[in-house]
Amino acid sequence: MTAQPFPVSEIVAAQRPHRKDAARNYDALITAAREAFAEHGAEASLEDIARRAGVGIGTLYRNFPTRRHLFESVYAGEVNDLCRVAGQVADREPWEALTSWLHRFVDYTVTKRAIREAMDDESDIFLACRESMYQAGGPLFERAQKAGAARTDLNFDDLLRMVAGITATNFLDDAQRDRVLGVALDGVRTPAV
Amino acid sequence: MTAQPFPVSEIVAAQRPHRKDAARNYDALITAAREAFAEHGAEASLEDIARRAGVGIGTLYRNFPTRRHLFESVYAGEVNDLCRVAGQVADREPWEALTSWLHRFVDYTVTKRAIREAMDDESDIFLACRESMYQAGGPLFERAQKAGAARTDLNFDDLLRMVAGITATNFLDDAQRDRVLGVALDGVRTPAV
DNA sequence: GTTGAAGCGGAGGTCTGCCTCCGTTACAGT
DNA sequence: ACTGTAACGGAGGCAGACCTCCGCTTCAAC
Repeated sequence: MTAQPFPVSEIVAAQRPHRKDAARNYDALITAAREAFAEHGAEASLEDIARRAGVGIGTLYRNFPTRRHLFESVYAGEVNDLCRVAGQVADREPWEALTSWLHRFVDYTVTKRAIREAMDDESDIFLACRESMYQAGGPLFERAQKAGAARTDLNFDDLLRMVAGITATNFLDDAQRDRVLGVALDGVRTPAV
Repeated sequence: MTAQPFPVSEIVAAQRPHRKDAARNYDALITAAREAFAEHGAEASLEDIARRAGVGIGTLYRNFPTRRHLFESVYAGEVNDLCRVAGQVADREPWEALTSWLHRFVDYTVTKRAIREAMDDESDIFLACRESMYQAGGPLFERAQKAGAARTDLNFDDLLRMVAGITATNFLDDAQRDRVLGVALDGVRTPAV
């Protein structure tokens, strides 16, 4: 267990309750919510989530006073994971490191359908998520730019939103999503002179 | 008024009722629904749409027995408009024609938030919409490919979904959306040899 | 102008989700 | 083992959306 330098990681750790049964329920709720959000988007029924988790609706509300709290916790968990992945690819070639991280982003993120909304949210947690993503992915992008592999007339926010858009889109299959992401990323590449 | 060769155009024309008051209400409902879908996505409240249109909920249901019927009609109207635009750009340079049509797509479409779902729907009307989009935009793409301006290792469906993804994404402003779309389309361009 | 049919609208029944409240249960510190 | 407290869970009240039904209105054909 290494140190977690990202703002979001503290938030993630601080939420989980101490008592044994409470912690178990908390985990079950996060898991169930991840599934439900993946299937139905951020509007998934909270009572359904509680049912899936095998806990009462009251327990859900005690842990997460609002729908937003719950969604934030799920999303923050995913962002936290992705930030750690960014460290793991740092030793590769600049362009390879960047694109493999972005591919991971679209494949891993299960809250796909709700990402667009999260991009514009100004609450503390979403700000921390974005801040963490910048800290984790920004250096990969800058390194690719400095290496002459990525064009310099767009910024990291542009790139992240482009990838988020592709992430949130339905494709016929994973092969098509990969193909399309590859094409879009080719546009980010510095054109051959 | 020229002939409309697209499958969707017949559908659009056939829906509108004959009687004067009925036609007026129909138009008001389509307009109100366009607004509501733009604001709240495809799950917008039907009672709210009827209120905006200034008609009773019963009138809404008589014209559109289900939410799907209403959404299909709004969407088909937009597709119909876009298909006509495709004819208007056909005299430009191949690459210019294609990209200006696609920019028009992201700017004009007001049902942005619901497009992703429409891409995968198998109902008659959505099939007709997609068929029409292929008839209208496919030739622009093929012409760009034949002219050596667009790469040949992706198909028109790939392209449309990529653009739809960017369309449905929230950006900070229109300039960012345009910038990102431009970058993604650069990826579609044949790389300089 | 008459008249029949097409169209109108909204009251109201139903369903589903949200959220609170409180009697019961299970944990953990002593 | 005991016990205070934190956590549990689901009944139930509330809100809002869906959709039907039917008495009233408006159109347009004659």
